[in-house]
Amino acid sequence: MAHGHDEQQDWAADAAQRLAAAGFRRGGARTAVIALLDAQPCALTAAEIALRLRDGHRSVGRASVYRVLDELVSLALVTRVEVGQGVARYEPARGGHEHHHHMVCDTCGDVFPFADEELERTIGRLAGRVAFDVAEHDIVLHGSCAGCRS
Amino acid sequence: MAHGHDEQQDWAADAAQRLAAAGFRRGGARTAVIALLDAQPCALTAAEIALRLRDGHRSVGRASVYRVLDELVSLALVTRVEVGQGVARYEPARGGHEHHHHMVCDTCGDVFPFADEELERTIGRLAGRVAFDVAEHDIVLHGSCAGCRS
DNA sequence: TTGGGTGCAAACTCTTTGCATGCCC
DNA sequence: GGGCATGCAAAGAGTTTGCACCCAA
Repeated sequence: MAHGHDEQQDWAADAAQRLAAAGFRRGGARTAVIALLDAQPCALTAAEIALRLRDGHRSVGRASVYRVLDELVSLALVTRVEVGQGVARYEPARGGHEHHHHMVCDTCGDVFPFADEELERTIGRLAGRVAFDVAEHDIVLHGSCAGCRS
Repeated sequence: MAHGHDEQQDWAADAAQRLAAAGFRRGGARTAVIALLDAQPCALTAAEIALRLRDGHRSVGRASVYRVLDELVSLALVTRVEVGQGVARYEPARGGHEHHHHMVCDTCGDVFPFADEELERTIGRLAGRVAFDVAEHDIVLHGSCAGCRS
């Protein structure tokens, strides 16, 4: 398991490469957004991305954040996640090894990732049963996190 | 199976009763929204609700639509569904028999309901495995509907 | 040098809130 | 008659677009 995870380890590099292949130039804002996303364990909102970049050393305008995210989503390098509350969240699409879903604490609003193989298999079987060409699936569990449950 | 479906068949009446029990008065806007929701096969957006009521015989202001929906959601009589695209959808919460999820056609934007017992069982088992108190779950399949797939 | 990339600000959409009027109880 | 319910309009929040300037190629 020490090798063979290039999709995970080199997501930022892979993204840069695919953007170049798609005819995009390099740019400071795009690079900064990709680097930030690459360092995150779970999905961020556009506002969080802009805020963290401002607190870091490369401030990026809101519009650029949204534009970069749109580009990345349309190249399937980033996944757009909707967990409710009317805000979109974004996270790197690292391929099969990292596929996961989200639990949302309705008390504190935090979002936690989880992965479950049985669930994936069930979804896979379901996809073959329905009169619909399933490309993606989003699963969101709502409830209380360990901290808020008490 | 011919009997015992009161939850489904009398959702509007049940909603009215529970609203009364919660101390709400009757009002034209609320009644109209409930009647419209009760007649729908799947989730509607607030704008769609306002539009259909305007085209019908009981026009209701946008604000009232949102307020009524909020009341119904907080009484768990209506479920708020997020399928992406940044718009909230609402549908009657009819209880176990009618529990379902949604498939979204990313081409035409239509939303279709589906239900799957195996999926529900898998989610139930999963809920017992995670360090999280799971109250609800939303599952959204993205892809192409039969009409757009061609 | 050139055309895409970026940032600011304004526009847009969806949703919520303030306030005066109206209707249920 | 009293007080919640309603509608209009304005305010908010999140996202997108227009446009001038900047930078990578």
